[in-house]
Amino acid sequence: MGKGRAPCCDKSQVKRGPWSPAEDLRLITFIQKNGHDNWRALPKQAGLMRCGKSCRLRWINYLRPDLKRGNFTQEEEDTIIKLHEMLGNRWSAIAARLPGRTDNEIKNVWHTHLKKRLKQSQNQATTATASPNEPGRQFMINVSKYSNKKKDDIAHDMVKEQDPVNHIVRSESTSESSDMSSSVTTADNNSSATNSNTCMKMESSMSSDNFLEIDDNFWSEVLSADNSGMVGDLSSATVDSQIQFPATSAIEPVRGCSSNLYDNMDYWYNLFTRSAGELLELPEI
DNA sequence: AATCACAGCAACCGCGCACGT
DNA sequence: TACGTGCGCGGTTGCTGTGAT
Repeated sequence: MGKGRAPCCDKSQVKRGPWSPAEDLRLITFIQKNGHDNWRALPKQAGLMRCGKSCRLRWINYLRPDLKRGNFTQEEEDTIIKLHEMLGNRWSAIAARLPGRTDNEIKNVWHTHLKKRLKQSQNQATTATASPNEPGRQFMINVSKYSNKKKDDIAHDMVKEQDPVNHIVRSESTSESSDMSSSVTTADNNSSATNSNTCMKMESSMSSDNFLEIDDNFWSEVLSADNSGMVGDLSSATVDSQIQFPATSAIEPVRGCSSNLYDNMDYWYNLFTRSAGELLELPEI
């Protein structure tokens, strides 16, 4: 190459900073009509003075109709903490297991709330459980040396095998349209892709007469929307694709392990050796 | 009332990967 | 196989709102 990476766009020609409602509207309308096959070309086609990256980010993190928005529930926060123990800062992998939440959102919540909360609870735990020889406390499976994909596999297997029944990507369409018919897929490390594909399929299958109606009330409705973040036709159009996960109590690989885990140490051992090919640190029982 | 400090969050940046040619 | 291109990811920045002084 030699010339280095070409910039994603001509920065002097693009608008930056916060998005205006008009820009949002333009992006939503364009994507609902045409999908987003090519982010780089999209701004020009949509008549937006933004770079493709910015459009993609805005859509994924804010405008996508299947976003939950609103505060995280206690269960969601617990899930994030547990998945973070397994996956580390792999926000997209964590987000793939939290339907309606984005990696950016999770990352922010982690840095602003959960890290502190975890620190507090860990401090409490260390003062409360002073015995260094307590069985099981040192149990630690180190997956850091595996590739990201492999770590995803491991984490996924941990979830799936604990509750193979619920661990599915389910798309229960409430629409009459056969184009938006349900699909059931076992969730794998592509669950986010599966989910977005489902979403895209819905979008691309929407005929012009079931486009979201955006009128003068739209933005005031958006602003006043409840925690679901969904407004009128928007929710009924695309929100039905969800990933179901087992109770978070089933995912306790490291600290604060559930009795479930230690009761099934052989199970975990087998699972990890099968999933990862090796177990780096044997559980201390 | 004004100022400062901090938290929260949206948006940006640069890198690595996947894929097409 | 090498290279170019686009996308997605994780880290970081900077703006805004809010509480403390």
